[in-house]
Amino acid sequence: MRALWIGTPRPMSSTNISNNSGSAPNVPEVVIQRLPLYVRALTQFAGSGDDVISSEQLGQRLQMTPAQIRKDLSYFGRFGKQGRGYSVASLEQRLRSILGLDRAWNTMVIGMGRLGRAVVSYPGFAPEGFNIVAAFDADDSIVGETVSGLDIQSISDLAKTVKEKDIKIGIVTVPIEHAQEVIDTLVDAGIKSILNYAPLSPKVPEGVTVRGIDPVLSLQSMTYYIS
Amino acid sequence: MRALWIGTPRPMSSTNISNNSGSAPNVPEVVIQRLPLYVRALTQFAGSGDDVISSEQLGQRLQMTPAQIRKDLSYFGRFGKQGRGYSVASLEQRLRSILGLDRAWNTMVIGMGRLGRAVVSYPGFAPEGFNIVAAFDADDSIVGETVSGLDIQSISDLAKTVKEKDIKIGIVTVPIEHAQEVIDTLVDAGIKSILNYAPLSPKVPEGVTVRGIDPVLSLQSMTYYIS
DNA sequence: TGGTGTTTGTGATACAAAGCACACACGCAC
DNA sequence: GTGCGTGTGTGCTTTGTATCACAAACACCA
Repeated sequence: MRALWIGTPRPMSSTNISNNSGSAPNVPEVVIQRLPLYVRALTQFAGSGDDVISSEQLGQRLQMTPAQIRKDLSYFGRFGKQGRGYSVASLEQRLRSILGLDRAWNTMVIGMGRLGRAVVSYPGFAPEGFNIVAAFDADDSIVGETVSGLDIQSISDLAKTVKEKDIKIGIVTVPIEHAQEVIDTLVDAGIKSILNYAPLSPKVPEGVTVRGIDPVLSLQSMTYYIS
Repeated sequence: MRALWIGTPRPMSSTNISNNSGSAPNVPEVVIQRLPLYVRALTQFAGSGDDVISSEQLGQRLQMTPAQIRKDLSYFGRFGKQGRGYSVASLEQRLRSILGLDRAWNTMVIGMGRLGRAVVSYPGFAPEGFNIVAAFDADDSIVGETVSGLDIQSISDLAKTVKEKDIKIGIVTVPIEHAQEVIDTLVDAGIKSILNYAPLSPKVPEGVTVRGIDPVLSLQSMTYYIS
């Protein structure tokens, strides 16, 4: 058992939680968290003419050392060519495949308050392959409403909908009082990946990954450095 | 618009980047990032009758080991009583003071697109002492509009407003293409703490702290464990 | 007041991650 | 093909962080 949050980052951090599995053995969690950074940088770099990139260039873009990037990549194979660097397109493809980003994922949002509605309407998920295909709330008086083209369903339908729509990821935007309970429901429904916007560190069984999103925590740790 | 939402790591995370300073010497960044977690847990616990809490209880609540909590706290002093634990109210107070949370902070949001408007309207900042007192955008056609009671100002007014309103924290919600440029502007205006919603790792001088909020990154690293 | 049980604070230890530095692979030019 | 320049991949070292384990401090009770 182990937990963190981050905001990072590790951050922090941070933070975030348990887990392991996967094809390559024993890859540290921090490394996994950096891979999406590499993917993103490569995607952005792809527009910029050159079709080869060095760990030095990547590092500069991401504000980290070239050695760390090479180390991280070496957990998964040898993707570069000495004297030349990495093929931008090919490395991006390989990393996407490792992370499981070469397919789309069905997700759901639980909690259709102000925050949940903002998340459902947020246009940044779909282009990255995360499709929000269901929305839930415990409040019967809003069940049936439509938000961004999604019918709000009762949480009692959750398990069934998860199966029917092959949902693999849950996004929790309920008030803190109900967060643990809702997360338990997700776990019972077989969900293994949870993005949690509620301000608590939920208890989940081994094998379930939780990542917390919490701008207030980030702000609260920054004030240390200016006070 | 291409921007993102809310937590991270690094050390990432998450978050994510540089800094140091402070009253107690040499406190690791990760420790600072955990302090707000303690504050929050203590606040929540305060309602629950007991006015003393042990590192064991805190650890259970936060899903971390008691030893880590005690170690973290020991960087700043001796707050507990052997055989008893920590006074909830007193420890909370001390930690708030250390973090600079015993006062309010003026903040501003730069980028009044969809995401920026959601941030400005988000009711979670003010209760924690983070007051959003200014809003900026580069697009002159929306300058002058009002969002949640704030006039949208031109970015050219930024430095002046920062001084006038004693703003210490900037929240960046502009599209990625302008993010570095906007962050440079903040730095030039003397801002030392930046909460960045744009999907890049900005370059900032030593002494400026940046934390990134990026739900897509979190999702992208979770899929590793289920693919 | 002395004994017992509890929980802190912290040196010592174990573990994990980051960085260094260099052998080796490859591209390219002549 | 030979030689030079560049940049990878990785064993080793250094740095950093988490955990352990125990002495000292205190509460409580008889």
